[in-house]
Amino acid sequence: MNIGEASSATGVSAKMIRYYESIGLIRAPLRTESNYRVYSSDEVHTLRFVKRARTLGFSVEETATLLGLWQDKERASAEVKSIATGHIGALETKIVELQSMVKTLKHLANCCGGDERPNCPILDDLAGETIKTKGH
Amino acid sequence: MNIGEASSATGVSAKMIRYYESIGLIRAPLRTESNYRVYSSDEVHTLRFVKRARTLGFSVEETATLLGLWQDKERASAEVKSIATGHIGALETKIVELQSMVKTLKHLANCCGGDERPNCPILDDLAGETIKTKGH
DNA sequence: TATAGAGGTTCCCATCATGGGAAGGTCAAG
DNA sequence: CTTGACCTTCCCATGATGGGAACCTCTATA
Repeated sequence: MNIGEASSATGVSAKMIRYYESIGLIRAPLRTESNYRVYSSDEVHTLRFVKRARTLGFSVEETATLLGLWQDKERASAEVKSIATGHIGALETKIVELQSMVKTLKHLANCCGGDERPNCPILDDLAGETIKTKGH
Repeated sequence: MNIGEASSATGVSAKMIRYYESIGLIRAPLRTESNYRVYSSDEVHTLRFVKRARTLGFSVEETATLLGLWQDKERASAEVKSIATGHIGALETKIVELQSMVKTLKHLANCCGGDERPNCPILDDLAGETIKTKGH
């Protein structure tokens, strides 16, 4: 299986496969006589593992750790679980931040006429002027 | 007001103030004879505008547009509102994605013993094996 | 069999927003 | 006058990805 086939089999672009190899996330595969990379089904499996971890939002570094644990038959599942829960915490923090941004923006957009007149509470807020909330 | 004072007055690092100037987001301020940047209160106000927009998750490019609209007394608030609502949409999409990641991870972490034994559903899932959900 | 085009290889550059740090100039307090 | 804090410019790094050039290789078809 050459790099193009491995790419479509895993959803990881050829560019990224080479990149992952260059940073040592995955091992360098064998080559044909004409220097083409050849991927075994094991290596494709590894690529799928990487793809899934990245999709779940793990950084490449975290992915490398998980990959190491995956390949270590003696590892304790506690270690994996702690990486996962740490990651859940980071994601949840991010979600809260985004939600707070959305909340503020919705409030502003709500107060903004969105018409032809120049008066605009959104810009006023960005400029630091306190917004007059209409009594609820 | 020199760059350090402008920085602590706005929460934008001196590094970033220079960067914003270099990419044309803000105008180059006057200089002292000894080549120090000097910021007027107007310029500090602009920096605060930028800071607030960035905090709300607008990209530098979007911020530039908003800044232009802010300085254009003739603009229609509709234009600003459309940028804001577009941005809200993007943030909400991101939130949904993150929530879906969290949901999956929580499910996995929940099924993972987190003990000394090597059996680990999180790694199994990453490796592409279907997880056996305990009947509820 | 010659050729076209699809796909491989390496290498360099760009992105986005930010920080680090070097080398050197300036200012204020002791 | 020295010290230390601050300013200046310039270059480099980050993380994950894509773009593209220059060149090589394979395969199908005219």
